[in-house]
Amino acid sequence: VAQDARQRPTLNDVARVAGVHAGTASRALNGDPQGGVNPATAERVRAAAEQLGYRPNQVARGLKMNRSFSIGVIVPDLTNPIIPPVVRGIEQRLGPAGYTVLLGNTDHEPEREATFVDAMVARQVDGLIMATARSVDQPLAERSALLPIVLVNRTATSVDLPAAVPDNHGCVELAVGHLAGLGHRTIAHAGGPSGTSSGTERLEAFRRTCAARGIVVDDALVASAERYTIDEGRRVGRALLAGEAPISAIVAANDMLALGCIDAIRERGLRCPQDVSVVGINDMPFADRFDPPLTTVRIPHYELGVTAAELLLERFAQPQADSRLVQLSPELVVRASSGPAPGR
Amino acid sequence: VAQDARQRPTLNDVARVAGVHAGTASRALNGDPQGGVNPATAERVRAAAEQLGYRPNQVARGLKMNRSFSIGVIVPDLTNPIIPPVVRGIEQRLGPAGYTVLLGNTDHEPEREATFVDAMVARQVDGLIMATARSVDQPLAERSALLPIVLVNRTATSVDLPAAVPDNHGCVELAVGHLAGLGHRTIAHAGGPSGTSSGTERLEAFRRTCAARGIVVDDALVASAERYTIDEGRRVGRALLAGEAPISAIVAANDMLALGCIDAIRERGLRCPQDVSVVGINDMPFADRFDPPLTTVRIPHYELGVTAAELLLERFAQPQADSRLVQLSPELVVRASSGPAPGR
DNA sequence: TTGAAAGCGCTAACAA
DNA sequence: TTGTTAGCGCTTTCAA
Repeated sequence: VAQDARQRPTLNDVARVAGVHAGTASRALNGDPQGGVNPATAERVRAAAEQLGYRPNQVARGLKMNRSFSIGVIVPDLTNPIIPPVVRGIEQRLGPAGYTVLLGNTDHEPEREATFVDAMVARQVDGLIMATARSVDQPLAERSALLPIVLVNRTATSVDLPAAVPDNHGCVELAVGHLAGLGHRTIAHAGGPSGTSSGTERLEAFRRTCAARGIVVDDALVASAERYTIDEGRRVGRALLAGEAPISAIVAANDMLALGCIDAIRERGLRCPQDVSVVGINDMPFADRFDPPLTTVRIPHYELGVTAAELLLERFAQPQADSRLVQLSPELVVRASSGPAPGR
Repeated sequence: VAQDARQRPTLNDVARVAGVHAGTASRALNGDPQGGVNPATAERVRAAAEQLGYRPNQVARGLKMNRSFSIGVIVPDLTNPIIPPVVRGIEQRLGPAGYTVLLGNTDHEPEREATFVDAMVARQVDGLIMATARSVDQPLAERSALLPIVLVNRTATSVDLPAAVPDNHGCVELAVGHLAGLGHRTIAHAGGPSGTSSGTERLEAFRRTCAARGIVVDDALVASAERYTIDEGRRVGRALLAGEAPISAIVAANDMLALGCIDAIRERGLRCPQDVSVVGINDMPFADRFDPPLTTVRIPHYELGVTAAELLLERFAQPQADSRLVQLSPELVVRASSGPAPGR
């Protein structure tokens, strides 16, 4: 693989033009915390740098300082619309702090994930933010010995890492509360993958919340998807609707599953929300333009990203501090996929 | 900013364990093209590397080889749903070739763009793929003197760079052809930003295509948005609908604008598609779930990314070759936002 | 076939 | 205050 050999000015070039030594130039440009640099000299160096269009080689810098000023972000699926806001939040917080973000997309494949982590570690990223955690994630434990890792959106129970996640219990409470307020008494749950913290926590929250409100949840009213896709939502929705007891509402573990449930409802010749209400979780982009506009629980994805970035920065500052778990509050967004229980 | 000081094994460690010199270890691990390495020695080195869990430090490697094995991708807006597929395509093609992608999100701000390019150049990226080109893009010309740059999705006229773009003329032809076939004779165009190649090319294609079919396009039938947003689509849609001549169809320069146009149509108490048909361009994710499901022209975004990556690889191999412009073919996707012209 | 040595561009002691 | 020197981890001549 040949390469353009365009030469960019080095610190040495700057030093030569300014008539000083490279070490001095380095100090002048970086504002050495120790001894000072003669203001006149510093000015001369800055002028030379300016004139040559000097940009420090961060690679060399990183090699020397054992830092790369970049951090890796690993996501399960960039085309999942809730992910970009997270990435943006991370970037927005880390950019001003001097870091560039490297992005890796795993397509949900643990193997690709491993490849990316390797590639990033090889590039000496200063830290990793991962949105791909599985509940039991052994490799994660080993990796966290290699470099600081922060989790976002999901957590892992197998290892204690800082994490920024939604308040899953709060999400479900909001959804169930909304439906209960509308008179629904037979509420089903289209659960998320059992291997994810969101899946298991939301399911557990569903049971607890219903119990607290005196709503019975028998086993036929709960089914879990294997992935957060519309197709899986449709499959789970069909299963729920096929049960003995007629259900009047479904709380889906996320918006994609909710969309699939709506498909399943229509397949049976029922209407949403007149016959069956559906509430999702996420408030994904365009949720307001679907047919029907989706009632859902908004999760602040951008803030999730910002918070994860902050947790990583905290880690850098205090590597030994305890892992913090930050739970962000959700918000109910009522649209048209939910309505009064039939017969009310 | 303190830092964990976890030590990872170096090539020297591997060499020591294998009982050879670092240079030899390097040759063994990389399969030196020149002289060979004793197979037994090579095996010993590989075993040592394996045992220590050695991962080459790409930073040091890059410093020496003057390459970083990473390429930068700069996008205008990650939350625009057509962008992730492009990024994924790039990544999918470049990953196996040994490159990691660094992602930068500019939020459409030229200033942030400049910051990112600087950051990436400083990190010695081997090349840049930019989805942010403006038609007249002076900074781009200067930057392309610094490192190989490939454009994706949009082109710039002010500088001759390899680019992977949709066939904009084909897109419009498909849209207009579809509407003409449905009997529409008064077709308006909700154009894209005049500063983008997609905006100007699609507008020009609209005029040409209509002319070729004997459809008159007076000035009241064309209006341009300033950004590709739903809001701008609504604004432009209102302007179009407020004209003297009643229009029966709108070709929008992209799906977001199409969505805004549909809003504008409804605001006036009209129905889509019964009163006014709308055709978008892109076939963005979830276009099939909008209300009404959107008729649109599909652009292969993933392939756009793959192609851009390939163009960059070509550049690496032959830095002096002429800039290639690759235009990818669109495809009409008929859904429910278009129908027969009223009165037919 | 392997070892020795130089050096990529930078920073950080240490001297002067 | 500035110059000198060493070295981050790696590849790559050049000798042996």
